[in-house]
Amino acid sequence: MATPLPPRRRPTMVDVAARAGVSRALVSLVFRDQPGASAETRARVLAAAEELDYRPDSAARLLARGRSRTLGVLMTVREPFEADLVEAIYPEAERLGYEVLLSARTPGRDEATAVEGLLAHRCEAIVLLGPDVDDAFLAALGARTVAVVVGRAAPGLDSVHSADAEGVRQAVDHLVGLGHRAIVHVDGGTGPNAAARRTGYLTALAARGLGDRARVLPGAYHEDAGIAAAQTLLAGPELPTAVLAANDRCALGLLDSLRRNGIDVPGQVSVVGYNDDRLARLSHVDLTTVRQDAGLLARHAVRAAAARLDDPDRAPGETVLTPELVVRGTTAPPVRGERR
Amino acid sequence: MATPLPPRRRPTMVDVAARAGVSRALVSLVFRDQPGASAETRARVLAAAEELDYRPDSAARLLARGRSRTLGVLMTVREPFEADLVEAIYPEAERLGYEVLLSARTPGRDEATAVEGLLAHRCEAIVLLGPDVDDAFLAALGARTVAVVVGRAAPGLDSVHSADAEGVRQAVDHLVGLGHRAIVHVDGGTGPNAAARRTGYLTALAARGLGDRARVLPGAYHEDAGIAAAQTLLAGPELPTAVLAANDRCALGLLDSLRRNGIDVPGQVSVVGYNDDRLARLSHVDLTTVRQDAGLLARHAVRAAAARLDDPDRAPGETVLTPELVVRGTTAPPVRGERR
DNA sequence: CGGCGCGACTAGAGCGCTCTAGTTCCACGA
DNA sequence: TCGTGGAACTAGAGCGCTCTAGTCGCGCCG
Repeated sequence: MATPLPPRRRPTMVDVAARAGVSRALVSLVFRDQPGASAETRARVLAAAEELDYRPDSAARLLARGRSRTLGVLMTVREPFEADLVEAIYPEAERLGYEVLLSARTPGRDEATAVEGLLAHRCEAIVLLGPDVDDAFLAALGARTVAVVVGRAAPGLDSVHSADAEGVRQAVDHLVGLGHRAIVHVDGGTGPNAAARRTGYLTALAARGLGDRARVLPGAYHEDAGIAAAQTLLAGPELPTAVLAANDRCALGLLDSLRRNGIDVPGQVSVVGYNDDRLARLSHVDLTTVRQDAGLLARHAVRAAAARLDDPDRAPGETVLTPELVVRGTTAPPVRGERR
Repeated sequence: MATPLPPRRRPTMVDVAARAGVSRALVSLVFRDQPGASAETRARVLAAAEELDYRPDSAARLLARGRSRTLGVLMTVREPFEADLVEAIYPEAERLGYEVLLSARTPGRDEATAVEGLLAHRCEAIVLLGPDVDDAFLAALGARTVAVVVGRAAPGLDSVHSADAEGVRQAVDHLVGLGHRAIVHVDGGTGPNAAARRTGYLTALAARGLGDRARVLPGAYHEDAGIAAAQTLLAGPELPTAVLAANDRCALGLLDSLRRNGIDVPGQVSVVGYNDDRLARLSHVDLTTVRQDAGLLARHAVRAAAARLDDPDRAPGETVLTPELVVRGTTAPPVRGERR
């Protein structure tokens, strides 16, 4: 139907070889930066390639060498924290000599489809961002290829995530230190890590002798959950003086909803998020939050994948990074000595 | 160094063929859904493939057939509007029988690098999202491959974008219709389309006899520009009653900054964005904005790429879609008959 | 009963690379 | 004078597919 090849054929190694007056193999050497070509030949080959606007075809290259040296990254397009991760994956992958292929999970395209696409392109390992994938799927994937999960624990696979309970503890300690006693947690519902954060919250409160003041509001990892939680709080008899949200997006919804209803943050209510994504850092948001260092997570993930690829027998490991509270503008001491 | 092949070799067509007791070619037929295999053979092949967990290697496939049927998409990871576009590109590409490869431009990875990656993977066409690419680059790219630009005009290339002047006109008309006279425009600076929107604003005001009331504040396509603009306005002698922001992100910064300073939106100041990205639609933002239909833009872009690929001699075309004002909660009539 | 067309299937030549195993050529030392 | 070793380069066999040009058998027609 259509012309099988574009009018001006893409140049190949043969063309370059012919133009430079050498063999195909030599061109290959030059392009792989291997020893075995004299400086002037090398220059001649490069010049010829330049003139022809030649660039190696990675499909062929991939086919010919055993390894593709390609990492597949499964992501969503909406999550700011994942964007931070992606940005950090590229340089680390490059450093280790890997290419990166991105595949997005969208409402109409599930993780299985996205992963098939990556695997068909011979990705040697898959890095799964954002923990919204189910366990069975992960297990199956892990059996088929090298997979690294970022953002949550994944039994049997390599995973890189941060210590949620510790992060939450820091947040709680910060709030308690400021004088807060009525600290509500809007949780992540059934979302991944939500249980860990919830438990962390309860434990931290108990440790501060505030176990009986614990109050968990059902939530989720997105803005709407924050909004809903704000409605619940506003409808209640008395506002807490501080709220610990499931993540930054949830905190954002909460923040906006509170302010819209005339509540001063942090004057009347302090708000703490979780993740420290780009949005939280924006000057107009200026959210106090628990930082999960995206760069560090990404680097560890890429390294885990590479290490696993170099040594397939390596036992899968869980890397747990310590999160760190970042105090910004949404937390302050409570208004005044609260009643009771 | 490392084992060149993973312990359990990935199965190939030969394995499937052997197991099904047919030739390699027949397996190929079956997997390409071509006629020439009987129903039972087809079933047998599929069963064998299933048992072996075989899946075709797209590198080899790509190499063997002339065309890769792959579309490369150049994106950023941060722009919500681009996320909307990506989500819409997948289904349309699939419908037309194309695979999609994503490549991100990040602070540390310029568009040239991102595009090289895509091209090396034999993408037949590149769809460039977000117009943040320079003209010279586009021209060079257009000469090398099929390229479609989404979001702005690109002389000499296929492009799909919306009529900015028209969108701005609708916004202005809406505001004027509500009774606003003091309408400020925070522009997109030197950003793409900024000039068109600026001119559209001036023209629309003039058409309403408000030419002398025009006021353009220098801005950009991100939140910080909105914040800065808010500061400028707040520092001024009198607030305008309405602000037309360069895009939604800018509007968001503006919105937040105004509200933080105790300004009621839309009570005291109305705010209008541009794009209607996912963020604008969030219930806590509820921004009146000019919708660029991401789905439509994406579909047109993919179709343009496909059409171009089917007929390389097709002249590059500019598709201009009509944007549409979406009235939400950030616009209202001005407080009261303003002075003068 | 020979030929023909057709459905089912196969052989084998690429696609553009990589990589192993050479081959050439040229010092250089004994 | 003849190895000998190393640098520079080449031949050719794949990698896992696709696709063209078959072959084979079978029912059917004249």
